[in-house]
Amino acid sequence: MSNAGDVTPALVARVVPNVTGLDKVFDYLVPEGLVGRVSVGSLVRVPLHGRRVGGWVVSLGAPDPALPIERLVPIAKFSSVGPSDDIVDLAHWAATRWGAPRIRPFLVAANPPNMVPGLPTARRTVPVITSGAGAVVSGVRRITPLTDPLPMLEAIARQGPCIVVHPVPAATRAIANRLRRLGLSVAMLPDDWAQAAAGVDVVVGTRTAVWAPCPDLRSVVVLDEHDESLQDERTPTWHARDVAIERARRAGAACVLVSPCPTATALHWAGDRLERPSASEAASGWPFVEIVDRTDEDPWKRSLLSSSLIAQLRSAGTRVVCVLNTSGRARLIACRSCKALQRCERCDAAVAQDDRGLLVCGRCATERPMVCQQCGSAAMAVVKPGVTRLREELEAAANRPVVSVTGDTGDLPEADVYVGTEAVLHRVRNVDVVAFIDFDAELLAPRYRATEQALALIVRAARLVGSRERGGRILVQTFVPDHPLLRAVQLGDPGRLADAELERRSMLGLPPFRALAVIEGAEAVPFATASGLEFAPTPKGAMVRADTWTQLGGVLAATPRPKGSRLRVEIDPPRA
DNA sequence: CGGACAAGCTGA
DNA sequence: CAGCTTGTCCGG
Repeated sequence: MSNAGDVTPALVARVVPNVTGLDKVFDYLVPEGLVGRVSVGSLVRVPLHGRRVGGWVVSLGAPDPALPIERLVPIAKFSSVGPSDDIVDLAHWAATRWGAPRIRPFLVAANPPNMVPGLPTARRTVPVITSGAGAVVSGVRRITPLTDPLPMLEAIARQGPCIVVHPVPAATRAIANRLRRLGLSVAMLPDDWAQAAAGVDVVVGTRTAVWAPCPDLRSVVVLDEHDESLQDERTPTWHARDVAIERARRAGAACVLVSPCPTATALHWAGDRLERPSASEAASGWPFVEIVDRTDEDPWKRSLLSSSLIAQLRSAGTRVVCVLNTSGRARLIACRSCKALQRCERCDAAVAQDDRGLLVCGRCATERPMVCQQCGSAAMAVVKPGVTRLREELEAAANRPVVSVTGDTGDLPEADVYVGTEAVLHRVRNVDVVAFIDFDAELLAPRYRATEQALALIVRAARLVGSRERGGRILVQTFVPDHPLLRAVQLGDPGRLADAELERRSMLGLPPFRALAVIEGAEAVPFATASGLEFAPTPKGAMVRADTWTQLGGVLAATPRPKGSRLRVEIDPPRA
C-alpha cells in the first residue's frame, strides 16, 4: 500500500493481441516492475477472457477516461523485444493504405521469429554517416537482366546501415554471403532479427525484411522491383516496394528500386530520378531475341511448332526450354465430325482435357469421358493444346526426349529439352534457348499489367540463357510481331516502353495514377455501393476506384462491413 | 480465436 | 425437459 504522497500515475498499455480473428485493441495496466522495460512494440503476455495471449504494445499513456481503471488488469509478462515504435507507426499507415481493419498482419511481418529477451551488441564496420555528403540518392536504377547488383549494394552499404530486399529467398542468402565476404556485417532475416535490431551494416531478406529493425537506417534497396512476389498474395495485399518507399521517406533515408524492367509504379514515383544502363552495358546485358511471326501460318493447320523452333530443337547439344502457360492436354476441344466446341454438361463452360484424357470443367470440376455431346463421336480435335500434348509434339519434332514441367512436378529427370508452364523458368538451369510458344497469351492477357508481366517473363528467360555473346537466345512466337514490347527487348531497351505505358495508365485511370481494389464475396456489391466509391460489378464481386490509395483505403476501412459477411478486399490486386 | 450463454431441435 | 447443436456476443 502506497502513501498519498508517492502515488505514481497509472501507466496504461494498449495491446493488440496476436490472435487471428480478434480485431480489437485492449488496455492493460503496466505493473511497476515493467515500467521502463515495456515500450511501444514490446511483445507481452496478457490475460484475456480467461486465458493468456501474446500481443504487442502499440501505445503507452494515461488511462482512457471512458474505461474505469478498476476494470483494467495488469500485463502478465514481458516476452520479447519487438518492432520499434516507428515500425508500429508504419504498420498503421499500411493498414490504411491496404484497407486492413487492423495492424496485426503488419506486426506479424515485423515480428522476431522467436523471443528476444534482450539485444546482443551492435556489429558495425561502417560508420553511420550523419551529414548529407556522399549520401545515397533515392530513385529507380534500371539495370540489365544480367547486371550483377553487388557492386551497387556494396557502395550503398558503405554509406550507412541499409535494408536490402530481394523477392527470392535463395538470392537473399547469396547476397548476404557475398556482402559478408566483402567485410560487411550482415543480418539475414528472419533468423538474425535480434542482430538486425542491435545494429549491423546490412539487413537482407525477402519482402518481410522491409519491416525489419534497422537502427540509423540510411537506405532501403528493393531488388527486382518488378517481381510479383514482393506483394503478399493474401489480404492485406501489401507490396514491399510501397512499404520501402514510405519507410525510407519517414526515416529520412534513401529508397532505391532496382530492376531490369521497373514497374510503372516505380517509374512514376521516381520521375527523373532514373538511372539507365549505358549503351555498352545494355548490349552485353541481353540475349538475342528472335521474333517468330505466326501471321504467315496456314490458319487451317496452325501448329505451335514454327520452323525456327524446330531448328533449335534439332540442334544437338542445344538445351531448350519451351514455355506454354496452358497445363493439361488441351484447354479447348472440338468434335472432329460435328465441329461442336465441347462444353460442360452442367454449367456450359468450355471444358479442358486433363493429363488422363478426361474432359474436365474448369468452373465446376465436372468430369466426363471424351465423347461429343452433340453427335456421340469420340474423335476430337485440339483447338488450344496444353503442355502435356505439346510435349508429345515436341518430342516427335526434336527426335530427343522432352520432359514436361508444371508447378507441382517433383524432381526433374535430366533432359536437353523441357516444356512447361512459366514455372519451368524457375526449375531449370544452364539453358541456351527459351522459346515462348504462345507469347500473345501473356502479352495480350486481359489484365492491366499484362505488358509489365510479359516483360518480366522475358527478363526471367534472359537470365536463364545469358548474353548473346554466350549464345543466349529467346525465341518468341507471336501474331503481333510489331508490338512495342518485342521491339524494345530486341534492342535491349525496355525504357522505350515506359512513356507509352504511363500515358496509357493515365488515360485509363489505372494505377499509379488512380487507386484500384477488387471486393469479392456475396456482400461485395452492397458494400461497394455503401462505400460511395466509383465501382463496377465483376463476376466475383465489384471493382472500386478512387483518386488516391489513401482515399481508397480510408473509405474502405470506414465503410461498415455487413456483420458475418465474408468480404475479401484486395487493394491493388495482382491479377486485375 | 475460444468460452459463455441463449435459442432451437429431437426423442421420450 | 434433458441433452445436444448452432449461433451470437465479447474480451481490458
